[in-house]
Amino acid sequence: MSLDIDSALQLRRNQSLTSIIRHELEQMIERGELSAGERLNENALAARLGVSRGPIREACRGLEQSGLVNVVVNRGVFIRALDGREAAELYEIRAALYGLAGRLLASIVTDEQVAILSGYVAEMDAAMAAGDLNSFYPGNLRFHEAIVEFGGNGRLAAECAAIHREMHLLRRRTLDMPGRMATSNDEHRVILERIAARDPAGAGAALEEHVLISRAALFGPLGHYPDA
Amino acid sequence: MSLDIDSALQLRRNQSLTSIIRHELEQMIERGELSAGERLNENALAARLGVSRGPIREACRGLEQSGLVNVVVNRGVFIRALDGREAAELYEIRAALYGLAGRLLASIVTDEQVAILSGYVAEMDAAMAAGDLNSFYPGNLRFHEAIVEFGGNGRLAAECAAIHREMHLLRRRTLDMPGRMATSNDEHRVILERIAARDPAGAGAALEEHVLISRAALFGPLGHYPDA
DNA sequence: CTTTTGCTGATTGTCAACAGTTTAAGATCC
DNA sequence: GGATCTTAAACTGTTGACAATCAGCAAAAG
Repeated sequence: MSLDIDSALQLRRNQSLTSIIRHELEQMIERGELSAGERLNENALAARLGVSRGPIREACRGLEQSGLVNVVVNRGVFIRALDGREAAELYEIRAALYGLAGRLLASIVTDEQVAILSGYVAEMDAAMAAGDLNSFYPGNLRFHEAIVEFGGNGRLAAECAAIHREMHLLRRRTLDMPGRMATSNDEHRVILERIAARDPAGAGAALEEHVLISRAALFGPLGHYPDA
Repeated sequence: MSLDIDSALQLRRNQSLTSIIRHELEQMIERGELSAGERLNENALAARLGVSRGPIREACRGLEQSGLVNVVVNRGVFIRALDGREAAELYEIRAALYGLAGRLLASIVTDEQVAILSGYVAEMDAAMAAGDLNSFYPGNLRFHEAIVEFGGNGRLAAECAAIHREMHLLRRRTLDMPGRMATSNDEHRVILERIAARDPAGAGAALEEHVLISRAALFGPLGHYPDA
């Protein structure tokens, strides 16, 4: 029972109003309740959350630094809008980081971890067979998260998570299009294969390509940037 | 002359006290005036800078998100201390990002850019010949900055700059050891060569290796992490 | 002598109010 | 009718004050 108390205290310890609000805003952005370009009204937010403007402002300065909002002096904070060029740049970086993750993981992966990853792929297969995009997405997410987690570079994992959060700022919300489910999972299978084979270069290349293909799919067959 | 006024207004426009203070603190960390683990006293800082605690706190929340400080509830903000493991992780990420920068640049580099990079290498050669570490360092910095800038991915450049700032949190301050000057510039020459040859894969690999060698040099011949 | 308990000063977390700027509506002029 | 100036409301930037919490020290208990 002391575990509950401990964890509760631990939570209370690291959570000021500022951090709670920042987390809440992050989730609102992730859920799409705050759309790109929208302005945050400090007074309204303060009233709605039952706190004063101080913690709100501090939370916003944190969000600014992590790229989720823009702050314009004397005008307010705006949910950042990712244009095509910025999204393309982000995908490029993401590809490089996933390539690194793949190389790292393939050189230290355990059999248990391979089994877990394999389970995610199976989940996605099932979702695909059922044509259920809503259950495909979380499997996809956990597959990618697990790869960077298992890679052992904690900072890399944090960086990938931050980039993923930032991707939600893209106006075109379909991060993975329905039509790509099948081919995407084929790519997952190749990635898994090469990780299981302890082939760092191969796994890295497969992951890198996987991300770059997503980017191409997002930007359409022509590959040009929208509104850039 | 309107340029002066404009730029002054532009500065005033985008600069609240918060952003000025954040920038000031970043520079203090970079100059080593604030050493790792040290605690920031809000009252003292506010008094010294002639402002109230509000902007100071907002600036610190920004620094927290960019990883330069740790904030502990009810105890204050502490200059973050990078232990060996975290530094190693950061070098790994940095290597991957520079690899990407090299591949990007080699595929789009202009002759003028090659000339500029070549100039930096020459500067470093001169500094090396004079045994002047103090003039080697800025050349080195500009060489690396230029590579990511010329690569055309603005976000990548920002990310590399952020990582570079964060590296200053390492307790062992010699980011590039004197003994490495000669071999380091040899590596620079190889990098430049491959960029000039429009060889993306080669340039990327050379840059990646360059960073990983720096990491190895920092951690000593044994390659183990200090205090990790 | 060691440990615990209860203060005291200092410091952080939060709030409410004031000052300056922006925005937008209304009035005025062409 | 449309454009421009005026003015007031709304909002952000900043400040100072108050409440809550923490570190350190002294006194008391074992």
